[in-house]
Amino acid sequence: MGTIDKALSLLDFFSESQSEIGLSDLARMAGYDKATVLRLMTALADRGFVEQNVKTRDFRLGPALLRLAHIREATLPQRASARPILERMSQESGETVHLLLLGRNHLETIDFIETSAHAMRVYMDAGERIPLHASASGLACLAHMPARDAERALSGALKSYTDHTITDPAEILSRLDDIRETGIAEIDRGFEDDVYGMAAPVFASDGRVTGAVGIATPCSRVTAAFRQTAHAIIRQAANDITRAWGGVAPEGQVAGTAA
Amino acid sequence: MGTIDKALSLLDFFSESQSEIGLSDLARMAGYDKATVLRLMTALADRGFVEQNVKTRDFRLGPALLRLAHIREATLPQRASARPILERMSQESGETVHLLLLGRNHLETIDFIETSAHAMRVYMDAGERIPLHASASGLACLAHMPARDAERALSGALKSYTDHTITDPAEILSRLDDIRETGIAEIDRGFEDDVYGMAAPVFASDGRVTGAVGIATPCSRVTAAFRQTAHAIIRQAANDITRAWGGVAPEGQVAGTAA
DNA sequence: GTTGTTCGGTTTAATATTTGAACCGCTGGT
DNA sequence: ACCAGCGGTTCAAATATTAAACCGAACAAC
Repeated sequence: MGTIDKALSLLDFFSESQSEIGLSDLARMAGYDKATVLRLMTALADRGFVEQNVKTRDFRLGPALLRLAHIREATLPQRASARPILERMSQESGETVHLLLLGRNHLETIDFIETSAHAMRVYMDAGERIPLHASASGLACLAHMPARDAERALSGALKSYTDHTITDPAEILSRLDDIRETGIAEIDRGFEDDVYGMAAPVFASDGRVTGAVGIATPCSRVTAAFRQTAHAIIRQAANDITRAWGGVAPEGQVAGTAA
Repeated sequence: MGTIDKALSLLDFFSESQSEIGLSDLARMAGYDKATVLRLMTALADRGFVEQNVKTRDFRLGPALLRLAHIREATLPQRASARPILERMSQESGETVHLLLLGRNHLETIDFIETSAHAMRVYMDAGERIPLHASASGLACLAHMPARDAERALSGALKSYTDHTITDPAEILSRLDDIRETGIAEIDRGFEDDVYGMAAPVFASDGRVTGAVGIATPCSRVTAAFRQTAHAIIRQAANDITRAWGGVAPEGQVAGTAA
């Protein structure tokens, strides 16, 4: 594993629930020697990617991330342009909604809105990169990427997050046809217990899948009627976000027409 | 120069005016071999820090930055809590206002508001890290950090950005007493031609300077009356932001009392 | 007050990673 | 048709990184 990969992997340990981490803790979490972690974090700090609390010596994410994220959003306002659509989804569905972008082999949550309609709700912690095989958004992306890319993404050991996570590539691949046809991916407790996920793909201007938008709800609130309503909301949002981003759904695969 | 530093330095070439950069261009800009740059960018892409346009093969900043910036802001909402204060500054001053955080030896712009009162205005491109010696915000920080830290920050060759950039450390250090006394740093064309900058420091909870807030205006609009008005606006804003962030100005150094 | 544990941080011989010149096929401009 | 420059690959040589052992400090338990 390269040095850059090691260093950047350290940033993934930070989350909303764990915003400050000490040297020894981080070394344990990462599985590297303290000396190694200190050198990697010092390099990140020199460039503003992390900063160190002067008093407690704990590390936290740094201001360079704000600056670069600002540049990214200023030049490609995906989050801003999708936000009204997420707000509409949130109001219409009454559940937590989220928007993710597709990375090399994972998804990055770039925005989400927690429902305010229920006290018991699905909370998104953006700290984790989302796996493709264990999330509705991931399956939505797998279903609409070239078959070879999907197979490659499912090679290697797939992590089990709950007792319900499907980790057999053949089983996952067999579900992708149905997802393509309906335009909606659904996962029951694949990534987190008691959470039911539904998502649809968002496409780029060249017709490739670039992300997904979805709804996450406690299993107890999932009824047939709710699923039907949610499908329509998600499809509409996916189409609207694709259009807002200047994207185009690939031919023969317009999300939602099979409904 | 370490590998991590090399890789992260590549991200600094991206700006709002240059959001997509090809491999050869980036290699020239960075002064590294193309093979080196490709390897570094591939490592960054694998972690979502950059992504590569499928068609043009150009690189741009990636979604991981959005995710991590979101975590940072969710756990330490500096940008969000300062935004109303910046909006007030913008309205009261009629000029471009900006907010920066102090890194190891530079400043990161985390928010700014361009004036809408004038067609001819100072535009901030957040792409660059701001030097301490050549900016009003930088001088404001230098003036309020421990003297030893300031001297260390001014060691080494200081870059000249315009014909007016002061690069003699002794001259810069001699101006810091006055800045401490008035609470306001001012620079005339130190970083960019025709731009006059004024700024005041923002403090953290331990009394250390953590950033700065300022106004940037075309030199042609700088009058004695405007400067006086601007000083009051900046002082108020610096105090308000310090308070909003749970900070406290150090004893004997409350920004603005000397006015 | 004493003892033990764990913290952040340093050192450096051993080990691993990175580098970049030369090369390739492709593309666009002339 | 030709040429320049693109993105990308290769691998011997060069450079950087690693982590075990160690340190002083701080805190908790007794």
